[in-house]
Amino acid sequence: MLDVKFIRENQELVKQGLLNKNAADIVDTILKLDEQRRSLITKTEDLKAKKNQVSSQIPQFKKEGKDTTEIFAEMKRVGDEITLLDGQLRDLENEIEDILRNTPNLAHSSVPVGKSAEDNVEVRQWLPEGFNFKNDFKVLDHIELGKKLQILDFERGTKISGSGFSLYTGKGATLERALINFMLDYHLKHHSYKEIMPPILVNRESMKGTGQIPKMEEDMYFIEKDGLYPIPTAEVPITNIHRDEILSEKELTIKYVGYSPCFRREAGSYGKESKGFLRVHQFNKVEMVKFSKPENSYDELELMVIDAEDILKELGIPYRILMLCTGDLSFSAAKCYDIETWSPAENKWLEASSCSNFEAFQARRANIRFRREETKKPEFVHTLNGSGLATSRLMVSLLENNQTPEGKVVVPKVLHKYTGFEIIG
RNA sequence: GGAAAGGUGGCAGAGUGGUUGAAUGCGGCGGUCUCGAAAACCGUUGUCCGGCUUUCGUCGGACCGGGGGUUCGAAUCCCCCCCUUUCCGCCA
Repeated sequence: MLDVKFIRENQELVKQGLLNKNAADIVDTILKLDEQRRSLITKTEDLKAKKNQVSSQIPQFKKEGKDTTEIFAEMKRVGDEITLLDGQLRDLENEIEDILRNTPNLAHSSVPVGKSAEDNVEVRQWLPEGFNFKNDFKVLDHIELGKKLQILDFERGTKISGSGFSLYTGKGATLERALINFMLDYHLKHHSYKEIMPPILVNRESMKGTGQIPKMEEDMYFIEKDGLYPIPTAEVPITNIHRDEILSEKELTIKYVGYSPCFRREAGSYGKESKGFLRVHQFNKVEMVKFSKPENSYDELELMVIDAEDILKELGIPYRILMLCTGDLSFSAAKCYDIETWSPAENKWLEASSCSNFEAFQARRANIRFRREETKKPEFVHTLNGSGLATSRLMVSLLENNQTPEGKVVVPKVLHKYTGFEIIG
């Protein structure tokens, strides 16, 4: 959520920023409503001040035996007017809030301006030693491999739950579990995160706090009976850990990492990229979340990307880093790097991680603050999160890149102690 | 699912219609004492919004789970909702 004061003081900047993000220009509307709001506040507060002043004298009057009927009648009128104006004020505030909640965050100045994914900028690429984009044998895609090795069973996944639900069997299930454990352990040991295991059903407030609601509501599952949402990412419960809290300055930067399954309806996205693991309703993800001071958040973002990259390097999976342009940034993000891993069968890059800085956008919604020691004043923190990483897309690249000409899959060395086997097939 | 209790400041916990933003204790911060620390003592200590002050501030308003009602006046009375805890039942 953007700050009204900020909009007031940076009108042109906000207008341009919204344009860059392909969003509606709400600046003039907000300014008009805000002006009305403030003038109403002045009015009601004058009346309330009067009411309070008179009220405080009444015990005295009573003691003196003074006749108060006229005062009471007058105060009754004042009270009624206050009720009326307060009602108007509330309507106005709701209107403003509604607009702001539906307005995206602005991009950071370092983000390239662009319309769509085509304008994203490749920042760097990493390829394992001896890697070649062309294989000298016919590579199988992850679905073929999964079937041949009997480690993935999409047909039965569909039977059990529907399309977009995957079933891991045998060494496939073990490999999946190994990946999750490896990633968690690695972030704990080498990147000093604190591990979190969050609830995977959350209430509406939590979904609002991180910005999934209202804009993404169609993409969420919802359990009507209990008013709970299966999380689309562990970002939601983990960021909401500190909702409505004031943190101390010295505990920042807080770094959490947690595994959770993720649920997405993916409404309307059937057809393209939807086969096998490429687009699923349920997948596993290890998520990193940071709460930082504003002045550190962009450094923390760079570090977070490196934390995710370390995992891929350890696994020996080729990847590249993209900086998303303004038009491709998500609703809440101010800056975002996507990490894409290589799929030789698809012959293209697949998004396996997304690391974003939300600045104070989520913090303002979720009311997450810290008290600066110097000023003693509460201030909004900056929140960041990134996948570290999502296993489904990662699994595609892992299987496909590590296949042998005979159609077996070599397990990366770092996973051996988790899998207990070194090859599948 | 059945029954009961309860939601007050960072925490604990008073307060049942009129200077109550709210006693008291703990914690936090500042100070005295000390070589230093502890103890003791003294002082201080919420958030949000608006106006003026482009500083330190200052004035006003709101906030005792949320919403509505009664009243000149509500933390306190009434109604609705939400949440938490405990006990019983069921169950991993």
